[in-house]
Parts: sequence; structure tokens; C-alpha cells
Amino acid sequence: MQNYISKYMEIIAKNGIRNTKQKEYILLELISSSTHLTAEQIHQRVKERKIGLATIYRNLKLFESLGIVKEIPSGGTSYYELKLFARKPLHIHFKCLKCNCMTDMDDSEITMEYVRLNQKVEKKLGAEVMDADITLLGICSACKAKFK
Amino acid sequence: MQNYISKYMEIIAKNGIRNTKQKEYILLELISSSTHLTAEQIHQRVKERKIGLATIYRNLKLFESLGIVKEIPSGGTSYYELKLFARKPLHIHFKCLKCNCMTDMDDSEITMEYVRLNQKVEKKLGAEVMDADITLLGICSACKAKFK
DNA sequence: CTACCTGCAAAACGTTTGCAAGACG
DNA sequence: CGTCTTGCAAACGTTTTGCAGGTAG
Repeated sequence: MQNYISKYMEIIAKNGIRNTKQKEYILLELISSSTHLTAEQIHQRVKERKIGLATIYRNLKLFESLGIVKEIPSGGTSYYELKLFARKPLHIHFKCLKCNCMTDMDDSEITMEYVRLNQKVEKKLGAEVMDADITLLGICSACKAKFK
Repeated sequence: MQNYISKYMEIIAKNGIRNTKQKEYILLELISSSTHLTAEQIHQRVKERKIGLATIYRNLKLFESLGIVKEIPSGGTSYYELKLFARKPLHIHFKCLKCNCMTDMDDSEITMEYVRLNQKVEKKLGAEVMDADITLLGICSACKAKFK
């Protein structure tokens, strides 16, 4: 965990960008969260440490330009997930229609199927496909239990 | 084409909602367009007939609740596509990073692969998966030619 | 007729930007 | 120290809402 942070900080330093505690706090929230977070959700979790929402947006955008973070737009807002050092370089997102939480679909068979799909598309269009946003919409297990 | 409009109007009437020329114009634009449209793009195409932007948003939301239209959020705005009577009930979107146009990926092999993916997920999670947003990002053929 | 629908303008929402003060290296 | 980064507030673009007038059934 602390290990990850130092790797991210190294990348940041290597690009001539200053390491600040604000950047560290944001990255820590993304590392420790089991779900993907919106800028507002990150703000809720760090605002007691007097960090402005604008700083969070600025750094998320910065992290994205460095390839550290990926933005996932969904339903009027964006969720952010770590891209570098993530176990799953390409994967499928699952968004709950009840609680709006955004998580990864963790299933090797499904990811395999997705990789096949991506290969087909890349073969078909050449190098033109740069990225993919795949989000499945439904009810998460926590909400399923809650509303039963 | 006129055939489609009457089918949509029938659904609208069946739900106790009034058929207006504003609703018809919006649906006609969605039917005749080769790409998926934003609310603003629809407004550009019908505003000479004195239709307010708010009416377009209101009706798109209404159409969505009736299952006629699907919203595809991408990059700060939303695109809308017809869902009912569409040739492709489940398909993949392609968004061009140069011109921001949003189209359907029209390839039976790829769609097949997607259906397989969906089946795997549904089998895994049961009936919890209600919908999927799949958008591939890249450069469309028109832009590819233009910038070469 | 009456309830629903519309246009307009104002408000709300998420995100970005300008600027002076602060902190990293 | 110089310059990059921050917090705050204002600005921005998209979407929603309140309200008075208009229109479908």
C-alpha cells in the first residue's frame, strides 16, 4: 500500500511535477477504496484535511494525463479508478442502479470474453481503437440483500 | 419511416401521454439520423420550428422512461439513440475522439462476441444485469482520411 | 373545458478557471 | 527563493425546474 504510493510519487516526480500531500491523499483514497470514486466522494473523505474540490479535479485530470488514473463517465458524473499497477489492465465495470456504487466485475471468464471482443474489434478497425468503456448496469449484492 | 412514428405515437398514447408535434419532431430526428444525437444537436435541427431546449430534454427523459430511447453519457454530455424497433437491440457504440461523433459498431461477429459476454455475466449474477453501456473510443474513418 | 404540455428564464449541477496566498524542492 | 500548487470564488456548459400561457383530447 505505502509501496504503491511511492511508485506513484516516483512517476509524478519523474515528470517534473511536485509531490504534495493533497496528491498523496487523493491517491490513497483511490488505492484503499473497494469501489471507484467520484471527485465529490473523494472530497467527502478528505475535506476535513482542508482540501478544495478544485484541487481534486485538477489532480485527477493530471493523473489521467500521466496514465495513472482512468475516468469512467456514467450517469451525469465521472468515476475514477487507478490504471497503473492495477491487477486488471482491461476490465468491465458494474454500476448499481440503487446505490450508484461503481465496482469492477471480477471474473476471469468474463474478462477473457472481453479480451476476445477487444481483439475482434482491433483486428477489424486496426489501431484506431484506443480505449473502451464497458459498464454493466444492475443491482449490486448489497442492495439485493437490503431490498429483498 | 412514417410507420415508425405511428408506432411510437401509439406507445405514447397508450401511456396516457399527449401526442404533440414537438414529440414527433424529436423522434423524427432520431429516426433519420445516422449518428446518435445530443439534446443540443437535436435542438439545432428543430429550433427553426420554435421548440425550446427544455422541451427536448423533458421529452428525451420521458421517452427513456417509456423505453423508447436510451441515453449514452460520454465526455460531459449525453447522446440519445432509439431503443425500440432498432435493428440492433444490444450493440456497441463507437465514439470518435477527433469529431466526437457517436455511431454504432456494425459488425455481426463483434455483436456475437458481446452477446456471449452478456450471457456469461447474466449466468454469473442472475437477473441482476439490466443493461450495458459499451463504448469504444478511437478515430472514425472520416477523420482517419481527413488527418492522414 | 381541463389537464397536460410548452417556452422562457432562472436555478441547479458537475466541472473548470483566474487569482492571490502558500508550499515544495 | 522561484515557481508550482493550492483554496476560494466566480465562470462555465449541460441539464432541470417554476411558472404563466397554450394546446390536445
